[in-house]
Amino acid sequence: MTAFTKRQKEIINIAIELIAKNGIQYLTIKNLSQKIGLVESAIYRHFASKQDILLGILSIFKDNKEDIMLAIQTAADSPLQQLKILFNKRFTYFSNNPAVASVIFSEEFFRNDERLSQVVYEIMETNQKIIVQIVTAGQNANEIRVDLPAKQLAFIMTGSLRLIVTQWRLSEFNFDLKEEGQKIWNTIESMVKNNR
Amino acid sequence: MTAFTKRQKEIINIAIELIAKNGIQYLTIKNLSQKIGLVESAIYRHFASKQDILLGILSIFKDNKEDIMLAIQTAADSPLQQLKILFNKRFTYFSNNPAVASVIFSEEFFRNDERLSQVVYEIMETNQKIIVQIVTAGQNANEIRVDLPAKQLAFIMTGSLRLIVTQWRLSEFNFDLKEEGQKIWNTIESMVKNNR
DNA sequence: ATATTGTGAGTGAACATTCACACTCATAGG
DNA sequence: CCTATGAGTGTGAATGTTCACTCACAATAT
Repeated sequence: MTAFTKRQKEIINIAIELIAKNGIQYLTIKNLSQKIGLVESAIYRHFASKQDILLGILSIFKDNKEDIMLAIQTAADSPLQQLKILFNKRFTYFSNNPAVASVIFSEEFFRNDERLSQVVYEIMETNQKIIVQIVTAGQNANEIRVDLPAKQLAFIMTGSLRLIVTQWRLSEFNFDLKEEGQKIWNTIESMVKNNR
Repeated sequence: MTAFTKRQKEIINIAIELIAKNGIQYLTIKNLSQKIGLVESAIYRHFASKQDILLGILSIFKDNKEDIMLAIQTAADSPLQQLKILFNKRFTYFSNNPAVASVIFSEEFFRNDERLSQVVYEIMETNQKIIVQIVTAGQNANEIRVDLPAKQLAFIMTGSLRLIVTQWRLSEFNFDLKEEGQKIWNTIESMVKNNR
């Protein structure tokens, strides 16, 4: 959406690195400026506030999400295939950008910040809607069990996705997220698949 | 485990209240002492550090968890019944103690605190083990599908539980956790149940 | 009279943010 | 071609706030 200058992108990327390595609490203007090789106040030449930096991180995630959606829609596979791709791409993205996961899942941290928590909430919401939509399509195509509400199936999928990412973060990224995520998806798939 | 004095219990309870109302970031010694009607330094007559207060909250949760486990084992129902009771009791507990959920799910917040994150991790771990155990029993009793690994089924259950609690917290507790949790459980149950 | 609990003032650290000042450069006017 | 202007960017010092925690002293209770 918003166009970022070169420096702004640099700041966002280093912020992402810092969060990935040490958690969101470690993202301070001081640490950020030191890592970039500037003085603290210089950061404010590029962002009005720390909040805006975090919003910048989230906007990058939003862009990626839209890319994923496009990729899925053009790959006109079956709904179950689409979901598989969706989860897969998400895991890949988090693998390459662990900090984004840290930011996305830091709702508690943003609780006192109206703006940030709203954006995070929106991302969660949109995400959920997309999955519900695909699940519903799968039910209509008789590919997914119809005796269970799409909303709840989507919910269970999202919950599992989130938990595996959380555990991966807490383990300091010491297992292959894509691999483990794939396994979880396979299990979910065989639970929701319509056996004729 | 540890025996708390009257005042210590009072402090823990008020800390829980504060967290429930405004999130874990709102738990400061100042807010805590004001709400109790003491002066900040007085808190340190009862706890050596803020960390110890948080550990106190977690220890209370541990006690409750043990109670739940006992209740389940004595209620010698079928594994699926046991899981239903387990989830139900947990939802009830969180409904009555919203702050505990906030603390339990604040892994990111504790990331820079070795001790706290370890305790939270242990709780998560133990929890997972218990569910795996019951699921395995259910598979042995031919009540739960055997074509899916118990570990992953347990994982999906935990993920769903966590997500519903998280959403409930983020919505400022504006839906009935027990009711919605029950629905989720029913969906999970019909997915994992062995149809003959 | 002694241990327990409470008080008030204070300390030092971390933090986001501000501000006056300085440097760099691209470009418009002479 | 030179130079004046001004926008963009960087600097160093400072500000004000919040926070956990300490300590000498006082009240209270057993």
